[in-house]
Amino acid sequence: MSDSANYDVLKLENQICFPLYACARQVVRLYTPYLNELGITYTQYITLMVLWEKGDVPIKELTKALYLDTGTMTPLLRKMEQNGLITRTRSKEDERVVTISLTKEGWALREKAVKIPSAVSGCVDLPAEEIIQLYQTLHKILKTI
Amino acid sequence: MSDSANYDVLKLENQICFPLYACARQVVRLYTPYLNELGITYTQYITLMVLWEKGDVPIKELTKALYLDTGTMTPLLRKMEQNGLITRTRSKEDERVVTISLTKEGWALREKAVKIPSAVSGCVDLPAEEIIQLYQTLHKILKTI
DNA sequence: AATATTTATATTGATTACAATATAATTGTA
DNA sequence: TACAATTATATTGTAATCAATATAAATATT
Repeated sequence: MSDSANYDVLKLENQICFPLYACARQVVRLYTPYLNELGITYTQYITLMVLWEKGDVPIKELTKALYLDTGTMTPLLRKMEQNGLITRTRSKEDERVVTISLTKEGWALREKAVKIPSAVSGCVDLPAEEIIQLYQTLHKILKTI
Repeated sequence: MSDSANYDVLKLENQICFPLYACARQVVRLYTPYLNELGITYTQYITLMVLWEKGDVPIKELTKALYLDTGTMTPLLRKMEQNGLITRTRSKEDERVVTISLTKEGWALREKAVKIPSAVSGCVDLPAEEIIQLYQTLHKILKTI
């Protein structure tokens, strides 16, 4: 085996992490113009998704669902509170817990957001089967990590 | 169709962007302990990959290969220069171009880095076929975006 | 009950990320 | 040659990301 062959594992084209990393950023970027219209960021968008679906949610559950750190979550929620999308309520039963709830404005955004998924999916042109396979593989990885 | 059905497209579990986004972050996080030992970050790591493979590379080519903005690249390269991994040389032929080269320390890191891919891939336990399929799908998306 | 451990959230610090804009050099064109 | 358009890099501003640490409440243990 030649010396250069030893280093092939360090070629960008031989990484699986890199296309994952690059692809994720590029796909998130596709959402930006649509999210700008709603005055929200991508991270706020997925946070809203959890809230739209589940209603009042403790911060802990948000961080778990989104795989985010509290160091990311706290300022994000502060911003969303400032923008009138959510409220924070400290739980009576357990004073450590802070529950996030949607305001009227937060709920109202749902009507506009509902058009986004189809608008964006039009930009990624893949056979349905391949999308499903991708979805399943990614979730498998998320489970094992 | 019920009202709630309308909103199913906004469920986190029905997104393809979300597992992509979450998975990318989690996988990058797997590298952190290994990269910490080398005193580099993930973004520095993939930058080094390009340099290890291609030698002297203009900034423009780096941003293209890594899908990164100059606003990300500039401070990243400044940091790597401070840490003695790279040098910047303004091109004589075209004064706009700055070429990045590895220092001895930058080259030396390659010896240690070569162990990382196998160490990390052990953490993601998927059939080779599925990895290949994932790789191909991600690159397809990157091409079309 | 007193103390230790765990849990939920917040804070700090360093880096990453990108849109928008600026600057300077090169190239194209009238 | 002048001037416009393009190109390569840098800067500014805002937000995201996470590790490490802190704080306070709840739970477990002695």
